[in-house]
Amino acid sequence: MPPTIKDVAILSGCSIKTVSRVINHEAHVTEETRSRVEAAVRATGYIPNLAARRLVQQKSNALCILVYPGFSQPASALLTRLLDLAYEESYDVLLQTYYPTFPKSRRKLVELAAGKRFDGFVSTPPCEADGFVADLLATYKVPLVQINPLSREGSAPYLAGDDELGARLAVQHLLELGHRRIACLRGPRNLRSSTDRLAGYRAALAQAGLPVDPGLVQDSEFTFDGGYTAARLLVQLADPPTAIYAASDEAAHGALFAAQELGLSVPGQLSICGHDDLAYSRHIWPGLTTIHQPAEEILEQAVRLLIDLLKGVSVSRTQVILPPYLVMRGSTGLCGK
Amino acid sequence: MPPTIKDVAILSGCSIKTVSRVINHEAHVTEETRSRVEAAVRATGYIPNLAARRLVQQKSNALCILVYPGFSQPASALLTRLLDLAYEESYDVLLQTYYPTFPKSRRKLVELAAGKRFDGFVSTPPCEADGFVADLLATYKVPLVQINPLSREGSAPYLAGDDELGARLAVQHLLELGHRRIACLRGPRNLRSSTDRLAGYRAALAQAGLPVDPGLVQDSEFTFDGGYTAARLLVQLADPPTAIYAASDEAAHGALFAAQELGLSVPGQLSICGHDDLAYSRHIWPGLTTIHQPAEEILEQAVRLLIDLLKGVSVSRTQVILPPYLVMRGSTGLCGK
DNA sequence: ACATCAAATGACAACGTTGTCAATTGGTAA
DNA sequence: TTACCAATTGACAACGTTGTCATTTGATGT
Repeated sequence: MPPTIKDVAILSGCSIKTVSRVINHEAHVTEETRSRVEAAVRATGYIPNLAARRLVQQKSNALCILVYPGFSQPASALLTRLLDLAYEESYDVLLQTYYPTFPKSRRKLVELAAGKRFDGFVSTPPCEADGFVADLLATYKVPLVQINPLSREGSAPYLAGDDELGARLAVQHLLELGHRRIACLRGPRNLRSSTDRLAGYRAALAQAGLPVDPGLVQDSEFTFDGGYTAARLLVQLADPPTAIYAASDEAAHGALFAAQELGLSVPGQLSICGHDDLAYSRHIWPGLTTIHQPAEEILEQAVRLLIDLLKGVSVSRTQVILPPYLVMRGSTGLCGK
Repeated sequence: MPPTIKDVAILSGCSIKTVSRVINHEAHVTEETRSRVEAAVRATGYIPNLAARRLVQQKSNALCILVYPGFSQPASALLTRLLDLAYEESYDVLLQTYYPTFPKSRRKLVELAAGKRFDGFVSTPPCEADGFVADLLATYKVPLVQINPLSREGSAPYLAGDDELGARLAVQHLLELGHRRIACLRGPRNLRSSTDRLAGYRAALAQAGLPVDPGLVQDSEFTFDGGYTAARLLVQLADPPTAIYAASDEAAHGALFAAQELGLSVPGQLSICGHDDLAYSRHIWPGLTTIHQPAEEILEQAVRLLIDLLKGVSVSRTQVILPPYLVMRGSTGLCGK
């Protein structure tokens, strides 16, 4: 049996309440008592029981992160950073899968919330906090910070990248290299980031006085296979594009694979620019030119914001949009034609 | 205030103990009482408080996963699967960073164990359960299942891939393609999987009656940069290898990048074979021939094993080694010379 | 009608902590 | 010396649940 606060109290010759005060660094304890208790804590090897503490305090010192079945590799890489931040602030991290259409999954989430199992909540893409989750958190008064939320309506705190600006930077880069026929691999129509990026593509062309050729805008998923399929269609057009802006790095990788498979030299015959700057985009050949989303910074600020909210610190801004920037690598070059 | 078991008891007109029995599906409750209680549960929207339950039961229904600072992208991809499995069995997953040399980090772990915050433990690479952790878990009688542990001594349960066999398959494949000068990018010397893979490389050569040229065995980390640097050295030798077996996919990616940067055609002038079969190894061009480690199967069996141990189910085998297999893609081909 | 027994139910303690508030202590000012 | 006050300390309840054990209930056998 592990030692309890009572054992420490007996050994140090004072009440359990005094021991509690020492442990929690409260005031009103003489230096002499404090050191006696601390000695007893060391002697017994006492560690507070978190379940008991949680029961009486009605909070858990844990953050919950929603994870969808389609939890992507890029998103999971962010976890490391998030864990470190939570660790620094002494919060635990509870990872929870969520299947929106599955009653058992919803019930589980309700159980966790009702059981005060976490006291802060982060949703990361593609793990959107839907209406059900938002309501649940509101009911139990659990603060929520969203990362790249689908909707920016309302006053819910969020952090996001500037998708429209990022796309504009990408297309401007291609324009500066002399490209005029620039295709776009757009993402799913129901994603906000996807439509914003498409808007940026259009804005950059408009700014350069170029029309948008609908035949050069291809629907595709934010996946390798989506980019692969769409790129094969594009390069086999009668008047193919000389450059492709893919609205996600994963799709860009697919496009790059397709081009190489067909024997097209990149960037000699076709330039490809992505968006996201995944960790391994610099590892493929030729290195992928892309738009760096400040993912780590977003995440860091998100966790800090959440913790401030939990601590009741007043925060000036709860809705933050961070700027992306262009990373030039080998996959884009001067227009050959 | 959320409803408690007491509210349900009052509404249903019976004692809290009877409500408890209904909730936990215990025997000794008449059908009539049961349905009356269930109605009251629905009416109040009652959800058991997990902290209270945990306090009295002295267990948490959570699994803890150790995460090192160097938590790699490949490892994090496994999390999805692990979460799903835990979810199916109604276990929570607690992610915990661990900095072995950092006293605060150790203390935190002790706190979690002492606070009964988890009742099962999984270590995944590169998150080795070191002596400190193993002792801690033994003290608190928390079952531990290791994945690809550094040491296979003792009776601690583990699941692992057969590294030596995998490396042999890779090198045999290269031999069959006619290669005779086959280099090896070995991994860190302190990793078991690394030395096992080197042994497999040697065994395959020996079996073919070929000597091991020490100049062709390069030290490198299990990283992109490690593979990149080592490969550049190898191809600039007076008598360069015609094929490279990299003991990790990440290193293989680095080697592939180096080759393409130097204008060597792969597999025309140089064949490259990796080991691990990371998710994106099929996304780089040309697709990376590699050894598939049955990572998902290992993880699945590991979690099942742990849950069986927790439930007290008797398990036949607690130390399992699963076989890898070769995946042929575009990065290996017939020897040109 | 009575004794016996199993099933159903409930009263109460326990889990380990913190919050509330009263009691004690020691020192200072009148 | 006395009164007062602040600092220190501790007794006890509370958090919401489950385990233990005694009690009640109802049926069965004599």
